[in-house]
This record gives sequence, structure tokens and C-alpha cells, in this order.
Amino acid sequence: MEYNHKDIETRWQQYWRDNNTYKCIERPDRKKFYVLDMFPYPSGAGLHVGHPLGYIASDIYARYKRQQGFNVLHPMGYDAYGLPAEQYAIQTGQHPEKTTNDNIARYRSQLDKIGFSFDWSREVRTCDPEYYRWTQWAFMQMFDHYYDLDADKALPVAHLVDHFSQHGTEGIRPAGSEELSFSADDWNAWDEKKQREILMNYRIAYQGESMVNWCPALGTVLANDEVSEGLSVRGGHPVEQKVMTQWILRVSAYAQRLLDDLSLVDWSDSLKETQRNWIGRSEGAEMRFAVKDSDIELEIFTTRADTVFGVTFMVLAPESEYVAQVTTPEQKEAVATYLDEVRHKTERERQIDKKVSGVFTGSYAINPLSGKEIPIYVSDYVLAGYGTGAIMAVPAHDSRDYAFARHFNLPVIPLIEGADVSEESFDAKEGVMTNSAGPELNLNGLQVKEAIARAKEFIERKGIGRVKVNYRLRDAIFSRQRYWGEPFPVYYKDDTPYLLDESQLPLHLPEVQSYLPTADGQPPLGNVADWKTPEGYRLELCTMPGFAGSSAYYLRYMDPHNDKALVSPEANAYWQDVDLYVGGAEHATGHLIYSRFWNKFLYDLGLVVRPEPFKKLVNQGMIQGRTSFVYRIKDTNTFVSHGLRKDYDTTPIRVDISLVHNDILDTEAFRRWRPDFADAEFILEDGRYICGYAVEKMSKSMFNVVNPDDIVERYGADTLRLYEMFLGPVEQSKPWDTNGIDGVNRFLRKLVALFSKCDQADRRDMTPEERKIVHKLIKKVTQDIENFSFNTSVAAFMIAVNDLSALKSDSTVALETITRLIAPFAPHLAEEFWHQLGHDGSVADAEWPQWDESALTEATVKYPVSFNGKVRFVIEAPADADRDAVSEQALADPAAAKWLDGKTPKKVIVVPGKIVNIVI
RNA sequence: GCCCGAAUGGCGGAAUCGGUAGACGCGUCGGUCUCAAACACCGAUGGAGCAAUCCGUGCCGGUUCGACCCCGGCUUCGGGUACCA
Repeated sequence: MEYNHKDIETRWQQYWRDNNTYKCIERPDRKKFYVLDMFPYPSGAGLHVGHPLGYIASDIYARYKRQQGFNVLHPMGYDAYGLPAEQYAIQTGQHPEKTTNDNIARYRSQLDKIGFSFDWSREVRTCDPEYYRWTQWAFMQMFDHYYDLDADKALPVAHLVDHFSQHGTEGIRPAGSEELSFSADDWNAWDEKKQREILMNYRIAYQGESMVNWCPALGTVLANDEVSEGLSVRGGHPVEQKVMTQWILRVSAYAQRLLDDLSLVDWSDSLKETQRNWIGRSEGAEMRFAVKDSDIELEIFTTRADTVFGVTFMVLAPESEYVAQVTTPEQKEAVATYLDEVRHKTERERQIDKKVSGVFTGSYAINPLSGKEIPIYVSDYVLAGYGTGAIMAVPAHDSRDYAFARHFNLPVIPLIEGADVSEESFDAKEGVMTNSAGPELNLNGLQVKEAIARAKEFIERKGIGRVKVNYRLRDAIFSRQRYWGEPFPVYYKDDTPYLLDESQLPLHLPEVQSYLPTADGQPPLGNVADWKTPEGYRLELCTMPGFAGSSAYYLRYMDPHNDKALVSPEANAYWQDVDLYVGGAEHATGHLIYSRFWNKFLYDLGLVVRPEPFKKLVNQGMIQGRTSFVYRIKDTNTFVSHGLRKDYDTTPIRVDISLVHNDILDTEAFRRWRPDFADAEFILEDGRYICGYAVEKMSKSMFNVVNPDDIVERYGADTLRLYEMFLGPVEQSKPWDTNGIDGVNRFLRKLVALFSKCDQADRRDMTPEERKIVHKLIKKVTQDIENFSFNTSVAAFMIAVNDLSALKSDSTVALETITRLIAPFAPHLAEEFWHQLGHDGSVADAEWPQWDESALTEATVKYPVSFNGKVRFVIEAPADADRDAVSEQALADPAAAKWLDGKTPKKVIVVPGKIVNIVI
């Protein structure tokens, strides 16, 4: 049999389509297994070889589970809303829906060629109205619920209204943007507009004024995870801070549960750590400092309550409302000038410019423990959005306070014995306290930890503050001033937002004349004249952000065509949660936080059965490009081979990697590549032109993009799949490098050759030698797949095939077993073998073989070692092997004789599984 | 700065529980086939040495009969994050 990959692969892909091989239905008689890939954003560039890495790994796992008898859900879809399609629409005038659909078609054809076992009947697209109606629906639920801190879950806003009308804010603890206090009489006296304004303070999806990341170039606000180092993640445009009224999700209410429930999931430690850092829990105390000659009190947050005796000044964030209250008339102008200066700096400028700046407000506060007067400053090193927007400064033990104190010549009081604060602050939370005695509290001589506890206890007892937990995690800004996203199911009456009725969903995204903002700066939907409810109320002009549609898509796959619910209780009860989720680590602080939040909210409403959506998660590494270089000798058209370039003055030039194979340049193709190079001359080494290389991001401009279609065309999908796995651990980032692909292809051809030899008429059982090879392979491959170690399982296949070839094995039983094992890796070739062996159904349903330990039981002495008069042999033997036989065999081994040196052993100790101790 | 991770031949990587370091593949060298090349196949391939043997998993030290693996201290390179009080 020839290995004609094109013929085999097109034939079996057609067979899978014709037979709906990968269509999946709920089957209560079978255990479920849900394998999910993070769905792609269909970009215009198409797939490169990096994208399928995770898909291949998850496909192998899904196929393996199916062969083990699980009912496997393995869907795929598209995260179709997003900024690039809209930016492209602005440039070209093409409707984003059209370009998105074109890109999806291209992705689909590329994916199909690789032989994935996706159930395409469950495909979802976030821009499909039948999909986004459930995104809109979820938003409505969040609008209609608040977070109850006593119940520790989301409850209907109707409960809150009931309570307010009977008891006011007394006896209920809703999570709110501000702490409000009013009576039932107050509440009942307010009109509807005012009541709805109050409720907005509590809704989980609420509208609020907030400091946002505004990106002028994109014309929209961005979430914290969409900004990195002061630049937008998409496009790299500068981002500035601005106060705007926006829709916001109260993610912060779930901070503690998002933190705690990390213990329920099987994710890598580093990913959990990233999430913990992003949530940023810190335990401390909130304290009030009285302002001298005034009844104003400044509230601050600190994790170092032990350092209050070292507070020598206080600092307010420029945006803090305290600033206006404490600024004295004499300082008013100076403060105003400073605030103006700060306001004109972008976030990025603030980050780059770390110069100390600030201004004195003219007021003093009273240190509540020492009774000393301390000046109050304003500075932009204090953030408005964290804690209370005001700090107590302890220059001796905080480097930022230290820098500020040195700049403004403020006193530095060291509080820890032996700490030298003449050059820098002592930030570590360790040591013995000193200088910390006041009229009512003495911390001297205590360890820092004890001192913190003692100080907190004192503060609480004296009523000057309370113990408080703060989180870095902020509420998620949910409005985007863009066109290509889900419309909000919201209209405005009397300038107050109201929800549409559920029966009005989906609210379709309308056509627009222009994708640009309106002349008066409204979002693009402002261009739509009849963007109104049937009653004539104006609809919300913003659309939802990218993460809206991607937060609950894993639930929709469970029941994708349901027009009554996001997911039916029956489908959710069956599929429960994602057993294996595979995707990039770049989503650690965005998607994976939002999805967990969204799921927990639906869990609170009793709509889903699991508190966590993704049980096990694997982050696949990135595949980088491997750029090839040629070296042109300066001012000539002569190119010198990599190894000889030191002898010349050369300029490296990137060359298209399709002209290079195993680092050897096809010089003829190179001359044809560009007119400039048509008459290029080459200085060769060993008769060849060797290119240099560098590892860079895969990108068109570097000429290093490898399209999987080209690999499939040349070597076949099975080779591509095996090769991507063989490259190294799935989790690891690595450069794409075709240098080893021939070896994998050679292995498949060897397997075909071996298969061709097997004698189907005579299905004799395997010889013990063959059995050992095959059962070793079953064990190895099974364990490797469970451990997500695919590179070593590919190696195991190569060893087994080499060993069987060396034996000139023609056992059909052996080959049939290998066919079952290799089916997840090379499904096309396995399908071909399976049918040639006379089976009717797909190899995807072939039972996964079990290994027989007894086939592997022959004990072998691996090596001897000696210590303390003992000789220990390491024996490769099964756990249940006969101990006497194993020790006898060890003693009979020639290696043993050398160590025993003619002596008779006193005692032989056999450790089951592996080790034999022989005491001489 | 802080947090996390990594470092093994010419290269990608193995060693899954502390037990013969370098599996498997690439590359290189030698051979068979061929007029020749390509393909294929066979053999060798960490370093030094004719050899016995010695050395060898980023560096320094420790624990252990035994360390790529565990502990302490560094170096370098990735990734995340950053005036978070």
C-alpha cells in the first residue's frame, strides 16, 4: 500500500461528513465528557500553524475519551464581534458582518483540512441574533439583581425594593457603589426616577460615573485587561483616564468567591497565581484621621496598622473629593494648578514620568495614636480607585512615601529596630517595633505581625476605624462606544434607563450609514434615525464589549438551538461543566475572570448546576515564527552563506521561509522571488547556501508565517498533527521549525509499510515479544494522554514501529491494536487501516485497548549499586511479581557476581515494584 | 521593583516516584543501492582518551549510599504585573 495522504484524507473527511460521525447527542446511558477550545476571533489573516496547536491537543484528548466510551461534547464556534472588523469597516466601508463571515468561511475550510472531530451542528457565532439574544438576556438578569452580602449571592432587585419600602436600608447589606442610609419613609416619599437612581447603586449591571480608560484613537473606552502599559492591547494606541457614565458589571462583589473557588479547579499554579494577583485581596484596616480645626475626617486604608506612629503626613489622590474640602484659601491656587497639570497627563505619561510631584493643601490632620499634627498633601502617586483614595504616609517603611518625604523634606521616623532609613525605606514586614508608644497603646518590642494584630484590635475597640478587606479587582466597564457589538436591551424614559421586555429580544443590531462616531461625538448607533422603541423612546447607543459574548458560550454549546432558554435545565444537568478547557494564557485576567463571574451569577439564579465553569484548564504555548536570513555583502548583490559571513561586511535580509528548507536556501527560487535579486550571486559553503535564523513573532512582514494548508498539502494532516505534538510539550512556547517534519512523515510511511505486510487471513495472536512491544505502547500512550504529554507518546509510537519492523512482525492483531491507539493522533490513516481490516463503523468508535501488565512482567536487572555493606539492585519488575523469583534472578545476574565478590548475601530485601536490597 | 516559570549534546526535547542522564526526532559522519543525484535502508554520533577510564544537566554550597530532580545562596533568560498603601 502506498501512502497517498491526499487520497486518504479527502476520502475519510468526506466519509465523516456523510455519516455525521462527530455529531453528538445527549445520551443518559453514557458518562459525559466536555472538551472545549477557546473559540477563535476570525481575523483576516487566517490561521497560521500556531493556532491549531491547542486544537490538535484537545482533539486527541476528545477522541481518546470517546474511544474509552464517554459521550464527548467537542464543539467549535467563533468569537465574531470585535474591534479589528470594525476598524477594517471604517477603512474600507465594507460591512463588518460581511468580512466576518468571509473570515469564518476561510477558518472553517482551514480547520476542516486538519481532521478535527468537532460537532459543527452546535457551532455558535457571537454576532448571530439567535446567540446574542442570550447575551442581552443575561445583561437584563444582571440589571434585575443585586448582590446580597448576607446571603452571599445575587438576589432579585424586587426583594430590595420590598425591603426598602418597609425598613429602608436598615437590616439589609446589599453590595453598592456607595454606602447609603435612608428610612422606609424616605424611600416611599421618593418618585420613581429617584428610586431608580438609588437602585442603580445596587444593580449587578449598573450605570455609573467612573474613571475609565478612554482610547481616543479607537474612540471607545476599554476594560483594564484591554490595556497594557498605558496602551490599548488592540492596536497599541495611547489610553487616557476620563470620567464617563458607563454600564458596569459589579464583578467586585464576587471577588472573594472568585478567589476561594480557585481551590475547586484543576488549573496550573501559575494561572491560579495570576488570577489571585489580579483579584488582589489585601487585609488591612480602614481608619479615620480627624482634620485639625474642622469636623472633617479623612478615611484611609492601610495594611500596616502597626506603623501609625510613623505617619508624618497624609496624601490624597487628585480626584479625591476630600481635596476640595481640606484645601485652605491660601493654598487654593497652588492646588488648582497641580490638579490641572495632572489632568492633562495620560496614564502612560504618568507611568513613564515617575518624578515625585504633589502639593500641600494647607490643612493638618491629627494622628489618632500619637496626637501629633501632620500635613495633608495631594499627589498623583495615590490612586483614586483603590481603597479610599487617601493614605497615611509612613516614609520610613514605604518606598513611595519615602521618595515623597525626601522631596518635600518631611520627617522620617523609623519604627523597626535596626532599620537604616538614611538612604531608603525599610519595606519588609519583619522585625521588632520601636518608637511606637503613645498614651494608650504601646507596640514597642513586638514583632511586626503581632503589632499589626494589636493595632487593628485597638483601632476597632476605640472606634477610630475597622478591619477591612480590599480587592484590586474592579468592576468591569461594560459599554463600548462602537458599532460592531451587541446592542443593549435598554431604552431611556425621562433620562432614566429601563429594560426592554424579554419578548422584544433579540434587539437586532441595525444597519448604519457610517461606522464613525456622529458629528456631536455620539457612538455610531447615533447615526441611526429610528433607533427607538416602538413607543418612541430612544435606545442605548453603546454596544457591549467583546467579553460579553464570550463569557457564557460554553453553556450555549450544551443546547445551541434552544429558543426558550440560554440552556435548558436538562441539557445543563447532563453536560454540567467543561471537563477540559484548552486555550492561550493571554486570557488569564480577562475572559477567565469574566466567564467565572458570569457563571457564578447564573449559578446564584439557579440556572446552572456548577459554581465553576472550567474543571481542568491547559494553556497551550505560542508558536513563534522562525525567520530566515540571508546576508548581503554591503553595496553588492552578492550573498554570503551564514557560516562565512564573518569574513565580510554584510546586511542581514529576511527571506521568505517558503524559499528555505532545512536552513538551505533555494537560490534559484530566491532569484525569482524579487526583481532586485534576479541577478544575485552567492558565496556558498559546502556547495550550499545556509541561512541564519531568529525567533520572532509570526507575522506577514517578517516573511515567517507558515500556513497549515501548505503543510497539509505537502505532508498531509496526519503528519501535521503528529508533528505539532512532537515539537515539545503543549504548554510550552516554541518556534515553528519544519526541520524535523520529514522524520514524522517517515514514521507514518514506515507504519504504512508495516501495515502492508500484515497477514489478514491469518489472525494469529502476537508472540510474547510482540505482545511486550504492543502492551508497553498501550500503557505508555494511555498514561501520556492522561498527562497531556503528547510529544512522548509520539516518540513511543516510533519506538514500537521500529521494534516491530526489526522483528519483521506481520501480526494483524498487533497492527489492529496500534490502529486503535493512533486513531486520536492520525485519524485519517487510522480510519483507512480500520476499514481495510474489515470494520464497518468509524475508528472514532473503536474501543481503546487495555494493557495487560502480565505481558510486561519479565523482570530485568537494570543496574546494581552498593552502600554501607549492602548491594541494592534496581529491578524493572511489576508490583505483583513473585519476590523470591525476582531476588533469585537478581543474584544470578552477572552484574551481581561482581558486587557480591564471591560472598553469600545475608539477607535479600525486595521492595515491591522496583528495588531489591541485598545485604552482604 | 514584585510574582511565576525555565536553564540538559550541534538543534527540538526525554528521564512521569531521588535510582544506568541524553529516549525519540533533526542534523552531521561513514556505508549499501545508483553511471550520478534524490529517495530508501544499515551503522556511528555528549566531551577527552589508542584504551582501561575520567569528566559532564547555568554557577557555588548542602542533604543522601545515590541528586537534572530535594534544601540554601547566586547568574542568565522568558512570562505576568506594577505608584494597589
